[in-house]
Amino acid sequence: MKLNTHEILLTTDVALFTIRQDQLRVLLVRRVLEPCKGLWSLPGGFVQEGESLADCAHRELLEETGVDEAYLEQLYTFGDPNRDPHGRVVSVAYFALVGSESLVLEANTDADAAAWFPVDDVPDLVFDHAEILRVARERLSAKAEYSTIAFQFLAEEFTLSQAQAVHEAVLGRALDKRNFRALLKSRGLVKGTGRKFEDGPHRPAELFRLATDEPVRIFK
Amino acid sequence: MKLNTHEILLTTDVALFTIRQDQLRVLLVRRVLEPCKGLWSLPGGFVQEGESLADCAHRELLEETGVDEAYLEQLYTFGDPNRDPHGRVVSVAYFALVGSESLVLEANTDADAAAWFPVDDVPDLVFDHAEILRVARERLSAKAEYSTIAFQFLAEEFTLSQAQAVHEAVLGRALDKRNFRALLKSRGLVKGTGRKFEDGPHRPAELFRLATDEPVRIFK
DNA sequence: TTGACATAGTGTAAAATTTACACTATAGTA
DNA sequence: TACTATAGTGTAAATTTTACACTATGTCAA
Repeated sequence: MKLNTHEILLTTDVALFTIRQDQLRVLLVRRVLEPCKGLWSLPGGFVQEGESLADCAHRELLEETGVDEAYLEQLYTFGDPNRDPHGRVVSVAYFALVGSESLVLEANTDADAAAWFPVDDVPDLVFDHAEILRVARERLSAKAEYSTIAFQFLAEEFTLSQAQAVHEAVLGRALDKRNFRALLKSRGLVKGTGRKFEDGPHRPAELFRLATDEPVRIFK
Repeated sequence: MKLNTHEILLTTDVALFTIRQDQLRVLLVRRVLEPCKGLWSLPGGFVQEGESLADCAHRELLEETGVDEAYLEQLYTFGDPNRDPHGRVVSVAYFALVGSESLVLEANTDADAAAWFPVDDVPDLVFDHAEILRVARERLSAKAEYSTIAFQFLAEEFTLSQAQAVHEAVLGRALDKRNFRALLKSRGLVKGTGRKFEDGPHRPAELFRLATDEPVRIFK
């Protein structure tokens, strides 16, 4: 943990999102390292020798949150000389998306060491992490308008109502059910499996999956 | 110029674009430093202590090409451990846009040290600079579809035909004159000055300018 | 068994946007 | 004054987007 003031240190920080209770949430961790120990921050850490940036982001996610499989995308690099008052640290920020089912989370971490916060109700964050989170939200909701990125929050098979709920949470606005479905159909984004999803005392919904293998498909 | 293999070095590289002869062109420089000396590359160099990333990109542009005022936007950070065979160098890439009038260029640099290449006809580049250039082109033409970014290639006052030519060069396809103008008008992107631009034996064109001060306005 | 409940699933008309397309206007110059 | 070169202008068709409400099908309880 060298903090030699004569070199530039490189970290990755990750805004990991999920949907819980139809809310877009971000995972925050309490810092265990001394600078600002105990404060909430995005998970992240120093890039190692021989490690790619994405590998680093992935590793930090696994180590700090127990999340292994997640959609990961580079966001922006934050390099203001004063962003970290303890030294010159440049952060390559990523954002990541996981479904609400892959939530081992509490297993790999201390009880109080990590938690999902609704993106609109987040505690004070260290350094410029609030800004990183802001940019990440912006990018995520922008991409949800013209790509299949938000389907990363869903399991491989999902109902159209689940898909709509996820998009509403990401976009922060209600969508019209028929228009939403018409768009998926006209763009050929999903295909029905014959199977049904039964939950509760009502008509079961058909299960769908993405029409292609690409994790994120751009349309429009 | 330390190449200590035990630390990660940070550089910025810049894809600087302009329009010349109705072609989108990128500025390349011959490397003067030893790794790959003499090969063509994007202008760039090491981030200094106390220098922000954008400042570094701007400084490198000025030092290596003489270009002072340019629209500058962060593109992506390239950090593959093997991207530079001489050491661990992470590059925060930027792209930049200048108008064809601000071309002091040859003044500040050696004759043969820098040149504008049509983006479709570029020599072999060092490291992953070809990839950086590819991503930069992609981002630029994507943004030209839904923002006023391409107006950065024009002087403060411009004719609508000039604006159209610049967009055609960036997008790589012909545009319809009436539709192009109707769009500018319906979005309220430009406003006419009363002035005329006379060039050659034909009807003079009215000069326009962007309707707002923001360098790049997102619409759609 | 049947009715109440909860969610799934479906179509159409109006409005807005995008596209395709061709002629007149105005300057310089021979 | 007529030829040339570019500037400038409108409309109809096609497409896309939006707004909107009822029927279908399952569970459960009376």
